[in-house]
Amino acid sequence: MPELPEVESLRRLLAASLVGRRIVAAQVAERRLRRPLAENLAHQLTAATIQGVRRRAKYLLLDLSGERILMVHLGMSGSLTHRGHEFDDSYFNPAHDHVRMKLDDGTALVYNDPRRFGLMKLGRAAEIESSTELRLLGPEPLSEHFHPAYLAARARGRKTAIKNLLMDQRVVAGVGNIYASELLFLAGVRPQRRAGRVTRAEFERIVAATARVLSEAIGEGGTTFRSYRDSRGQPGRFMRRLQVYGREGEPCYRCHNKVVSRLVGQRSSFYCATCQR
DNA sequence: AAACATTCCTGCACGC
DNA sequence: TGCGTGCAGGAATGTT
Repeated sequence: MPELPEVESLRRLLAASLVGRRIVAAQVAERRLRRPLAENLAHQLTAATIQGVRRRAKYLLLDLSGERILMVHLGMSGSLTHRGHEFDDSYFNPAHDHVRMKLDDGTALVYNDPRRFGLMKLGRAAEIESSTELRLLGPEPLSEHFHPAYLAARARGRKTAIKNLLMDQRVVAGVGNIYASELLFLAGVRPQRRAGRVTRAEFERIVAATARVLSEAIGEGGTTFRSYRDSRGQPGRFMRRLQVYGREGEPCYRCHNKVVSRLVGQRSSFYCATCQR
């Protein structure tokens, strides 16, 4: 579910509400996530102070006291919620509250993940920073390192579809299925175009469209297509701004022809065959 | 009830 | 042949 804009929106909320808080108790109800949680995770979390909340790609990084980091990935259906007064828990099924951290102000930080495709790992800061999960990631799409010449170089000679390339976290980190469709619509490029055949002018439009879509989505608190909720239990607001994702058969906002849906690399992809070449 | 916002692994094809 | 790389397909799972 969560792509870069959702995780970044979450990061901003959590940074405002968690920094300085101390974890006074932790409980692990279910260890079977994508990989089993460490047996001593609850113990390791207890008494830690949260000193910062950062993001890399779709990973959330909680800086803890003792030069440690709690790395969290939400997979398809995960959420990290800060529950206290004003928290809307109407969406959540407590059966999937896998990790619960009680904080020193009486609130709780809860990891909930129905499908359990997510990841949670605590370690020494240096080890997490150089872990296999983070080490191979490509540049952040909103950084200066993601530019047309870079993308063109990574695409050279590649036969895979441009949409697959953009969703390859080693090429650029944080773009997922929803925003890949959206940015390619803005760039006027069909998702199934072979990456090696995309022109320089198109790479320039793709890079610009990536920054625009992700920035706007962050500004709207991310997209809730199905189940994403932020740390307060609230959905994102970018859904109403989606141009093509989930709009199969509906009119393109630009030319009024029907938006089509095709499988590209096993993932549903939406585009306008008139506006995108 | 088919589809799903993600990642990881396997196996095959290809090229040097 | 042997090895590395690219690519497609599938699996993990619960919900709607």
